[in-house]
Amino acid sequence: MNSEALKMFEKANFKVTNQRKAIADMLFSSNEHLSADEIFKKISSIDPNISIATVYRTLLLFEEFGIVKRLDIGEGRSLYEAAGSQKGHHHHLIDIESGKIIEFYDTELENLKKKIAKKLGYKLVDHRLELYGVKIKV
Amino acid sequence: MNSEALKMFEKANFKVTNQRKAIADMLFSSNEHLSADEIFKKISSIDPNISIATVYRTLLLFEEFGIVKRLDIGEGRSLYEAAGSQKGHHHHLIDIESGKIIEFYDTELENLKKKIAKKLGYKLVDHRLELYGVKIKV
DNA sequence: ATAGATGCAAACATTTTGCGCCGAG
DNA sequence: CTCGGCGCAAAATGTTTGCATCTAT
Repeated sequence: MNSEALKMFEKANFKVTNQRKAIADMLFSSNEHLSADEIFKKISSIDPNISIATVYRTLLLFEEFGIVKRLDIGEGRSLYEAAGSQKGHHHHLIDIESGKIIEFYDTELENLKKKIAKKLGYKLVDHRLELYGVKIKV
Repeated sequence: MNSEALKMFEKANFKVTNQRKAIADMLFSSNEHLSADEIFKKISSIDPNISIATVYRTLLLFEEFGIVKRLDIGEGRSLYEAAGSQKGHHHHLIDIESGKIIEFYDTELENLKKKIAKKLGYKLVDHRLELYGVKIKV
């Protein structure tokens, strides 16, 4: 587990178990968005005794802790990514042909969202935006 | 069932069953976003024999047919709304205190989405946007 | 008459939970 | 030593499907 997350953990009196280490390592060393099941399967090949329940419990804990970010991709499925401080707020563009997820951030979009909410009489608390596209042939 | 949808149906050789009429009526007469289960429960009080399977099959059919629009609200849940021709493309702002869903459309946003996709080398095929907010006190 | 639609129950996929055992602190 | 965390299996949730029967056309 990266030292930053480890420090946070210890400070909050969480036990640093091998399972938690493995899950955190997996997320922090990967640039991909992983499903609970993918994480489970990958860790299983190292530690065949890990349970999918532990993966879910840990991901939930990590999410509440702000260590991990959950991306609800619809149809009841979620992907997870490390929410390292180096990586700020962003959105996802999903390549519907390859399934590849491209991250992006757009200031104009951020401002526009707030503006729209305000116009409707609301203060923006959260939001969800995903674009689905096909690569433009060059 | 409203006559427009009925016409489309007949033209495509779909059987206009009582179940389909009931589901279409429910959606076309409601301004709300309904879940499959809500539709099922409401129709059950009139026709206690309807099956949830029929509701799902019909909603899927209606969706493919463009009669109904599915709103994936995350965590594996979906809501449905009539996609009458009078009601164009729009997004949803969800009031996290009351659960109320406010529909909106914003030209600037539509253009911006396309622009972002293009900048990333993609042609926008679909997208999902939801805002979550709290009412501004007046 | 007949293809397509239905109800039922079982299957699904993903996630959550109850419980007794285990191991990090 | 002592809770908190674990694995396991069962449950929960929302949705889909196989199959025998029924019905709109």
